[in-house]
Amino acid sequence: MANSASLDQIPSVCGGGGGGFFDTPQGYGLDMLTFHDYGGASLFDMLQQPTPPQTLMVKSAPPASTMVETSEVVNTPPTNSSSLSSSSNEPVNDVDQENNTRSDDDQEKNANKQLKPKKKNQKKQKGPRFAFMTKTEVDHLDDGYRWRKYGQKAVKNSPFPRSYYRCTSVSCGVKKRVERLTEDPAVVVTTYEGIHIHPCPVTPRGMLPETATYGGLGGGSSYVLPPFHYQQPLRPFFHNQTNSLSFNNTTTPSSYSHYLQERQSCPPSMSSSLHRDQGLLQDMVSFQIRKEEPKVEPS
DNA sequence: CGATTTTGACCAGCGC
DNA sequence: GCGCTGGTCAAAATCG
Repeated sequence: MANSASLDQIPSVCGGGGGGFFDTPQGYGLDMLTFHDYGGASLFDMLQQPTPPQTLMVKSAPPASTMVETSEVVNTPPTNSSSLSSSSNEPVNDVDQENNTRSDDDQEKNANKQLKPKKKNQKKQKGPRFAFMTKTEVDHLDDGYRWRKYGQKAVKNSPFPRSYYRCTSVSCGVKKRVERLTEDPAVVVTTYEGIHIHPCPVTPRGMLPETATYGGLGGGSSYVLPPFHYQQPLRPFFHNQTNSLSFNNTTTPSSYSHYLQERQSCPPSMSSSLHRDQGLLQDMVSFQIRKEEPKVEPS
């Protein structure tokens, strides 16, 4: 964890983030990606900041392979419940499936240690993915959970390696990937995959239990901070490539609308960060410009 | 000494 | 079928 950012290590506040639906730079099919200027707030803070009501979207065509993976995940009809205890909740099922495959795999490993058995269906059972783009010097952002790095891989067309982390909590199969943009090394893309099924062990603000109410940015009202907002199941959301930037409310996933509604009911102190988010559209545009660039040349 | 990171190897999926 | 690539494993190294 030598390269992890805690709140205290972050320079002064200079912005929040914008919300939108994207594919990640490498083109994973994502449920949602938001961009944040990691100027002063911890990732923990950013997770609480309201996303602008106007959903900023960059239309693009994700690669087929990742589209398939994500589609398989989200094809499960989203339920109206965001409860983690719901047996019909797709993310929970997904986590359970992953855990089951993991236990089975562990047994196999004990039996044939030399064969290094792999999870055959693993790629088809990924949880909802949720990515943050953050401008930060550090690679591994402190989000309140404890992560264990289990791999690092050089990715094609990028000079920066991609790091793989797994939640250290037993039975929690949440993973995250961290990589830097080739075009803007200051931008780190953190992709979360799966749902935490346990309370947040710590918060950057100082060991608050995750279920406790948490004073927002203004310190006024408080509200319960969910482990991650992406606990709300997100519907698939794909577009043809038009290289255009557009506002679109009509195609906002219903669950995401609900998410926005909840956000809009945040205390007034949150409104300021909402404006801050909108003020960061320039950053979003730069990302869009990047998306307009022709897809990476074959190497 | 336990937890975490590093890193090379292995495996699966996909395109050609 | 083969090669490329992404994702994961696991032993060794490192850290606190």
